[in-house]
Amino acid sequence: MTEPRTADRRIADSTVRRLSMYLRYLEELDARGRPSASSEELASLSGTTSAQVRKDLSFFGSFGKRGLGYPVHALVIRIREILGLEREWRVAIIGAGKIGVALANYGGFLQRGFHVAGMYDSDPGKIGTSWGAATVRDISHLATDVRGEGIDIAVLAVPATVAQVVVDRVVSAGIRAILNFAPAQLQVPEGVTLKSVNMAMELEGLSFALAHPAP
Amino acid sequence: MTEPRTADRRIADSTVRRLSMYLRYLEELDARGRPSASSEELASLSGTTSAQVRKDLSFFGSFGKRGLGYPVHALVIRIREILGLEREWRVAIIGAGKIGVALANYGGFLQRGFHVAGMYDSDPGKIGTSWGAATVRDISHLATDVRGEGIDIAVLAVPATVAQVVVDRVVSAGIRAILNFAPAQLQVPEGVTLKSVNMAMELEGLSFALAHPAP
DNA sequence: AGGTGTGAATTATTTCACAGCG
DNA sequence: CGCTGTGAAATAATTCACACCT
Repeated sequence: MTEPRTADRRIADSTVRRLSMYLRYLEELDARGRPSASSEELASLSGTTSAQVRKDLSFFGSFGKRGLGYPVHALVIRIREILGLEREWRVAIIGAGKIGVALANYGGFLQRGFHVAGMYDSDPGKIGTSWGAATVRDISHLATDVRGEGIDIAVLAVPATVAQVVVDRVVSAGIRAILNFAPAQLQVPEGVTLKSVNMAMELEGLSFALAHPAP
Repeated sequence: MTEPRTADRRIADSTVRRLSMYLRYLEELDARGRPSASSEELASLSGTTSAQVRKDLSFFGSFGKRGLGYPVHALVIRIREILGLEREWRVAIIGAGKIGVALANYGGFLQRGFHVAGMYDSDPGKIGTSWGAATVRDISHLATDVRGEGIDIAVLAVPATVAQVVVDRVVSAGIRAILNFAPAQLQVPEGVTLKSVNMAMELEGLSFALAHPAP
């Protein structure tokens, strides 16, 4: 799994997640015409502390003006650059079962900047069906499509039992970023980034909290 | 937000997430009739280290046998108890838009142990429609239903713009555990646990990794 | 004054390493 | 032996606090 770096510093995952958050609120402020915002304001919007905001941003440069705060519009542009959002990423949904279909149908799941370039499955009964703007292709075409059309990200929506086999296939097709929806702990080689969305885990976390209320 | 404790120690969120993971693999081993498993084996299945497995479990007791490992079946039962999974939790889906409907239609999103007790919306055009096993009710009935039927968990599937208002309403209806799908940072009072599933954030994390490949 | 940028201090989490039990 | 349980050490992440700029 890749360790992203900027210059020579390793950036923590938690920092990247917060940048995402800051970006969301900065865009909102920008749309309202706000010229600048302090770390304090960004912190309260995104539920963290001002020191955290300043530290997160400082990993990438000095964007603020002392006594004034951060220039909203310029910071939006800068964070989009940092996150690699100036370009559009092409996403393939792997698995045309219920989750895959839900993701393809509901365009808003995949927000702006991420375009569903195709859907893949191995079930002959599903190949050829269309969902949203995508038609399901045989997964054997994946490697060719990655090279031909250029696919950047795979969204894995397959059963947990086959998830590792499928992820191996996705990786050998040349994809280096994967969003996994299967409730399984997948192994990927160095150089491939994997993120998992695991609803079972989140629900069980809530269950734990309900079962162990604070004193 | 509640700080879950067991005896007198505060349990880290990361520990609870790993317990979830261990449980998944232990259930699999149990189904295959495996009598015991070492921390080493559990670690390699769930992508962590043996010391981490032993430490995580040690917060809750001594379940292993030295020289032998952990008794699989007994540990499954014990972790289910720890996570509060011996009982069924009643879940309300708030918001009958695309995400809410997808969650309700696809029962498997909400795994066993979590039962969809109802769906709520404020749009008169949606009230009365049925999805999966649930019929959409007016959100003004929520507080009554929480007290009457007992609802434990709210799954928030509303637009980010109204998410804070809705979460305030959910909290004042008496719900103390919330799974949020809106890409917003919500505030909840002490004693209420909130977890968020934020796909935009995950995708942007992948974008960052692709934009900053390891050297 | 007002607010950033950042080393230093603190707190949280993970890993080490080993005593001790079955 | 083999493998757990756990203090102690190492690492990582967050918060403090203040010099410094505008």
